[in-house]
Amino acid sequence: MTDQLSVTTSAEKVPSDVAGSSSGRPLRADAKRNYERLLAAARVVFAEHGGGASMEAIAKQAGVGVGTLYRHFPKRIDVVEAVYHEDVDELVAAAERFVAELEPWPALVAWLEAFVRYARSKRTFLSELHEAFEKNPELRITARERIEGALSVVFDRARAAGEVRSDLDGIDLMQLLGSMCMSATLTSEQSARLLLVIEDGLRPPE
Amino acid sequence: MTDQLSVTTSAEKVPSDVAGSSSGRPLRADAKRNYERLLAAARVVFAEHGGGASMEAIAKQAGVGVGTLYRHFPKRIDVVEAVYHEDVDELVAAAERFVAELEPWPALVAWLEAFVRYARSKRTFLSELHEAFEKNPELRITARERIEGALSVVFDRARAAGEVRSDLDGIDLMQLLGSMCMSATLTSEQSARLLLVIEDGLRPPE
Amino acid sequence: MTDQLSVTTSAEKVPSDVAGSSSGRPLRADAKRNYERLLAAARVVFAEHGGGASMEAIAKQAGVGVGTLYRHFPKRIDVVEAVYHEDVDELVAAAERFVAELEPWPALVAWLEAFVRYARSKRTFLSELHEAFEKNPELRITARERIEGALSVVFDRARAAGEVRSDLDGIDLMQLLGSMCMSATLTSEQSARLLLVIEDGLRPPE
Amino acid sequence: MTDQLSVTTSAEKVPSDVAGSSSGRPLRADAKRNYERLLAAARVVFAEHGGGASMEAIAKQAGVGVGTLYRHFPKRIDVVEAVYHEDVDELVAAAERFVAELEPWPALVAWLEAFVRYARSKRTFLSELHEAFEKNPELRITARERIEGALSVVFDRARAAGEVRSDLDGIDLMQLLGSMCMSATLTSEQSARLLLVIEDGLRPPE
DNA sequence: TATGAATGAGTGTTCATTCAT
DNA sequence: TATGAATGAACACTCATTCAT
Repeated sequence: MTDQLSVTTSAEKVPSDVAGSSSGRPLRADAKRNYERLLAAARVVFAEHGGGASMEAIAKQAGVGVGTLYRHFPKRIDVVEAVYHEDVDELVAAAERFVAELEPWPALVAWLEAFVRYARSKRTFLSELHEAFEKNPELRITARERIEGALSVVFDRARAAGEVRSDLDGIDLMQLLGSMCMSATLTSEQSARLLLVIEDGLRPPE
Repeated sequence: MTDQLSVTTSAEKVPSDVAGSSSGRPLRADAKRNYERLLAAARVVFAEHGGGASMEAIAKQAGVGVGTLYRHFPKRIDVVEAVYHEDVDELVAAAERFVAELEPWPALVAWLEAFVRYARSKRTFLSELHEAFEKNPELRITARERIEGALSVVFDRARAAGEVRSDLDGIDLMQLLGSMCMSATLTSEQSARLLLVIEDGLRPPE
Repeated sequence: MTDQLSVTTSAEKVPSDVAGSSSGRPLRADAKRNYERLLAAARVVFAEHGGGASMEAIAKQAGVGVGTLYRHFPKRIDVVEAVYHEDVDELVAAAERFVAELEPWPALVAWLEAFVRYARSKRTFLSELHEAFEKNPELRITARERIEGALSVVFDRARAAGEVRSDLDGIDLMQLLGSMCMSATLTSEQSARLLLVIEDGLRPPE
Repeated sequence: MTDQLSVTTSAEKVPSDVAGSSSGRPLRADAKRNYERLLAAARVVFAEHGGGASMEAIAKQAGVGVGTLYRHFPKRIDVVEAVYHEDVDELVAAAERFVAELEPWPALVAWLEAFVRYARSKRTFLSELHEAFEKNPELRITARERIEGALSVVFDRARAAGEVRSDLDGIDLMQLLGSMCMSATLTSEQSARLLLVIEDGLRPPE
């Protein structure tokens, strides 16, 4: 079931040049570093000031000029899209990792926690994401497919191992969790508590 | 059961009878009319252009100058807060109304539908609301209490009448519904369909 | 021939409210003042820094904030268009004035001088005007018609009075003059001198 | 008559043989090729996007990095100046060529056509050229002298051959033509037609 | 030496907020 | 008191120019 994992990490989205070590051009070492630094900065700034944060703020947080930000992300929306894309990547990669390293049930629990983090991050720039989805509807679809793929890996594995009640659909679970996190009134502690409840509810009747 | 309703309508929120010089309150009528017109306009504009809509747009939609808008709402955030407050009012008033006019189960169904409308409206200006909550944490708490109060009226009544399975908590239900509506990917039709499913699920086992 | 003048001054283009003296609203006294001040400022700034001058510079020259500039001219191109429009107005008004006040030949001479001023001003923001023409082709056509109308008034009058050689077309003359002024290498003195030559050439063979 | 040509081609403008270390000039070839490629690119880009085109666009069109562009032209204005200079060169060279290869009248006609091309190109970056003239007034003067030199070669030759009316000054003709092309309202077809008319007008009275 | 990534001042434009009318 | 004109800080985005590689 693990080998079902065809999911890819978005590492390739980064203007690659990954290989270069000794031979030709070490060229874009800093460019790549900046790309990643910018994404991290965007995440920080979005978390702090909401999805409406200014490009200037993101650039400053990354310690670069706006121009650099714009070189990597020609339009504001491209930043949103990239952050979201990376979030999804991380979620997918987490599934791979947990399946490889953990037993079925702990892997599922760990991934659900990762999913809650993802969903809460999404809430931060909900309206911006909305806009991105409108301009690029494929994004929404691809993201959903990838996440559902990741989910099915950890969820089906746990169910096959008899760790999850058999009358439960993974997608429904995710829908529930995801929307739960969207609530504007939900604090971080609350979501942790709710997650525990849900996890309990997943176990098969003894 | 109706008398359990301690909830108040936000009418009092209108800058109340301060000025009234000598006679009755002929000026007051204008002011109140404007206040309501402005809120209605804000609602329309928010729905149309998102929570980031401009004050100018709201004033124009209301058919008044910005100055008038600012007389009633000194800061932009006050508009958001007032719209939200009124949404909550409406939800509370709806509970009163449905309880007075309908049988327990239909009343609950009608109210859940109202709640979905409320939640979907909230999604429109989620980030603005977030800001409002930060500036005025009481708002969040009060709103939650009032809504939970309204819910308990219709929900407990239905449960007492044996129309709802007894192993269900109203708050949980609301949390579920509310967050469901936040989903960035949820269309209006989808939410209607989901609501039907949920309603079915509420019935006590035959 | 004078009564042929159906030409209008663009005064009406200004958000009028001209009449208001005592009765209703003196309201836009300052608004109108600003509109005119802004146009004058734009003319000054364009002359000084070329047609590419910044909106900020224009606003500062007018002694107002950018916002005010944008209230009157929502887009940069609107400034260009308005300046040009006013230039044309002035040219047309000059024709009326000279015909009313001067003898046929002096009127023609005076108008040709005005025309040279107009053409030289046009040179300042040639490419901006190009853009304006592309977005609003009517502008070019209307302007040409109005100018040709003005020309025909002064020119035909002079010709009818026997002050101009009869084998000459007014339009050709204007085309010549106009394009002459476009030359990037033409100084103000040169154009004055050339104008004299041309004026001589206009006289009928003795 | 050809030997009257003291005009020089701007080839010398290329950063001349300074570096040359020991052998011939194999490095030089590259540099010169780049220089010319850049100018050609600038011409293309200016024609396409107007005189305000970006350095980046020019470099890309030339197939080099901006750095290389800046090696040859330290400032943006240097590109404008160089393009203009080369235009003038071409005009001068054309005079030489036509005089060497064609009969007096066809040579004049051919050169006038070249001149119209030159003038129309100039219109593209009029304001940039203005700036260049201000920073380097000599440019304007030199250019005029060189062009007038070229003109006199073809024009005087044609007049001496009795192919052109003797009461006509070459400079005036050029001024007329040149400014004609500046008109913002003049299309390419119009200018071609007008040129034909002018050519007819040049012939001596039969 | 060629490249193109980084820079940051500058541009057009918007909009919450203030204030003269 | 209602109006909407004025304000200016802020924003997204561009581009000439510099500089590390």
